Amino acid sequence: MNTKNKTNEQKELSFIEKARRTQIVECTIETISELGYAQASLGQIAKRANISKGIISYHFSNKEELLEQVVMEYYLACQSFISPQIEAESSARGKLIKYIESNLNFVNENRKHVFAVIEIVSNERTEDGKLRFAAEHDETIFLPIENILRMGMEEGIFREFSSLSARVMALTIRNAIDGFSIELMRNPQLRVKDYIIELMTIFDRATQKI
Amino acid sequence: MNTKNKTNEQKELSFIEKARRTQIVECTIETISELGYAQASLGQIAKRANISKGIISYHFSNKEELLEQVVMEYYLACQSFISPQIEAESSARGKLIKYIESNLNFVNENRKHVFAVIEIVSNERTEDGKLRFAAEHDETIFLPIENILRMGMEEGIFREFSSLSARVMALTIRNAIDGFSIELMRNPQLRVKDYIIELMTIFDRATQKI
Amino acid sequence: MNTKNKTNEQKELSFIEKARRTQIVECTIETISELGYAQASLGQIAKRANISKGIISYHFSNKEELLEQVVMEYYLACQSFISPQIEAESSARGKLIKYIESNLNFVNENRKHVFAVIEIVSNERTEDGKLRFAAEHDETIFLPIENILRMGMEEGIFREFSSLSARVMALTIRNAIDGFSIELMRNPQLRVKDYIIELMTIFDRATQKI
Amino acid sequence: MNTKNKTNEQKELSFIEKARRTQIVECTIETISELGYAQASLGQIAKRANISKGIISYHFSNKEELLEQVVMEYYLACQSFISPQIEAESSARGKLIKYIESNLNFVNENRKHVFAVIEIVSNERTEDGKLRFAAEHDETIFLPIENILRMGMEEGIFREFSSLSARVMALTIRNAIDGFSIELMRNPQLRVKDYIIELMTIFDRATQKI
DNA sequence: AATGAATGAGCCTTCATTCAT
DNA sequence: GATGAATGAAGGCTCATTCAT
Repeated sequence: MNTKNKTNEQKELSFIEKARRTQIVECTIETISELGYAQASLGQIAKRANISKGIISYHFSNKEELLEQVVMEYYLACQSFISPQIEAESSARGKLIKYIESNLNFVNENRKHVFAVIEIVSNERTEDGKLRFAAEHDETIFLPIENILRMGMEEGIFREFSSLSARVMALTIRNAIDGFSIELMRNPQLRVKDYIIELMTIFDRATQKI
Repeated sequence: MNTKNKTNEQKELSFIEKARRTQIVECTIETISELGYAQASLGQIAKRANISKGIISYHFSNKEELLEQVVMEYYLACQSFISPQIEAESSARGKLIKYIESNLNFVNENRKHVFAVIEIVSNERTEDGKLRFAAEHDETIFLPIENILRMGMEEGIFREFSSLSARVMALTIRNAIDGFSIELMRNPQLRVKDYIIELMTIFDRATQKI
Repeated sequence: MNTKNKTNEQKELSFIEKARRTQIVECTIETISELGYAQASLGQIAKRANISKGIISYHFSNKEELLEQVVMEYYLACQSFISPQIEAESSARGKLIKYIESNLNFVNENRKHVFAVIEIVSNERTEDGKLRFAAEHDETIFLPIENILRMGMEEGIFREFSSLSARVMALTIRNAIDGFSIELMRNPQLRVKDYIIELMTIFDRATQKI
Repeated sequence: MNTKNKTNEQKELSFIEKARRTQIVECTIETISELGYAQASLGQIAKRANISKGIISYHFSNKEELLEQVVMEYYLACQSFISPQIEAESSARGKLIKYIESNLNFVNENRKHVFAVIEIVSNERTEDGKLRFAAEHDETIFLPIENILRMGMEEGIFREFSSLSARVMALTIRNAIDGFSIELMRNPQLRVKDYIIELMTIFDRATQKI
């Protein structure tokens, strides 16, 4: 198949195809979240899906493409979950708190997927040894937070942030969120709600004027 | 050799032995920090050390043991760098700030080693797929921070922390520190000093009463 | 379908069937001549024909059978192109020259097909590793040339040929013709006419008395 | 090992290494000559050598490098066998005859190796689909023959050759030689001596003035 | 008549590990 | 102490073939 030409897929055929791709993507998430990036071979994934190895290659031209799909689906799902909630807030402070809360809620409701994406993003490399997903990360991920910080400064409710300290704050928030995901895998019976409240508190305090 | 039975080794042998192990450990750090956990094969490490692959197996019974050594040396070095600085502080607030500052300074001065340890700790797994170094983490790593928080509460200068929220704070601080290391690898010309000050500020604010 | 039992097929089906087979055979020729024997997978052939892989298996019970078809069609086309021209010549010398000329003209006008056949004949093997088409070669291919040589000897215009030296001459002529095809693929803007004249000259001289 | 730095190999170590490489090269020749290029997988070669597949990769960085070695050794052996014999001849006619004779003798004495090289040269392709060894071929192979033809023209004993007809003659001679190799594989009990004499006769006649 | 989906074997390669020297 | 040689398993991928629809 090698779904390179994704335009104009027929409905019925596309259905089975889509179902398989979905299944494979889900098993990939399952496998990575359970065994980690390094152990998640196509063989392992196929075994978990009860299909032959070859069929994965049939639906995805590459292991690379498969992992990319896992990451992309995460981005889309995450954004469509989070964006409306942030936009619904009018104040910068509200937006920041909501950013943290909605992200953590998303993580909580998509534990395995988020964890798998972290594994992929921090391990998958190009042929020349560089992290494949590192580049896109920076601006896509940090800018939204920095924008909120800037907005809060203009509103006069956040303390002063230089461009560096805004970046540090953005990084620290992201690290807290990703770290939550990792902790959640290690310790699934975590009291999520309280955890979320605590993180909201931390960063609310960290950004307030005086 | 298989350095499991380390008792009663002759002095001379021990010296060469030590030198080799040190060399191998250093090249492992170099390799992992440059290529990442997954690409750091014994072959790559040996090539970097200009030695044969076999010699690594001679000095370390396992790849596992080698990586363990990398992690252990980090813990020892880190603790002996940090502990005195914290103990020199008398107040909880001073200790917390110093904890962050000294950790970040250690990271800055041992970038590759710290990064390699993060790679190892977050990737190395046992045969059954569980993270090998996850277990030790908890008490060794988080307790010191939690102790400082408790102390600050008793002093009446930190806000109230439940045992959960202390753990969340400890986690968030560790995530910030480890995240600093990762950012430092991605972006080596980072303005370290300002970054450190900013992180100190964040967590100082996050812990203050009111 | 499995066109092993070709007897008593309905007319209409046979028509579509024929068209498909022709199309597939042509795309096979195209593919092999462009990518070579080893790279000419059914997938590649199907892609070039804009059909599914399965349909090839539907019309040909085997890849083997498909390649056989390519070879067979070549033999038929070649013979029906060449035979009349040779038979039109009365003298042995005329026949020999015509054999070479008409063969080379056929090659020139059917470059890809001839090249594909050479690729197949020299690569396609049975399970036990023997060249599949080697056997048929001998008598079908060499005999006609040897017959002309014998005729020329009887006429007294060719030099003496033992049965071995007739075979060598036949082989050499075939090698020259097949080599022409290969050269033509490597170097499509070859000055064909002059090349043909030159080869005719070579073998005319090589067979003359004194 | 990956023998990229072939300079300054120690004697003793180099010995085993050399022996293995030689053994592997020989088994490769054996395998290709018996099963053909397409069937000659590393697995087949290893089986024939009674060694593990991995060891071939240990001594050769690539299958590509292994095949290149087979080809290179042929070129060196062939040239050192043939060149002196041709240089020993003073006349162009003598050189041409000797060229053919010595080449055929070399083929006869190195049947499998020569056949394997033909298989490799006509099948091994680069990633972009072009024959890997085609380029070097032309000038390295044809020029020597063309030089002899030119020399014979200047001596006044060969007939006139345009640059095209010289190339055609060179091609035809090479095709005759390579074809001899193929015929020899198909038919090992060929009467070699007579075959050689016959080919010498053919091309002697084909080049003579009138 | 045709298709896409699926399989299973085989391919080249990498790797941790073992071992004789 | 150290090395190069060797193994065997596993990895990602390709392919001819089969089959339900």
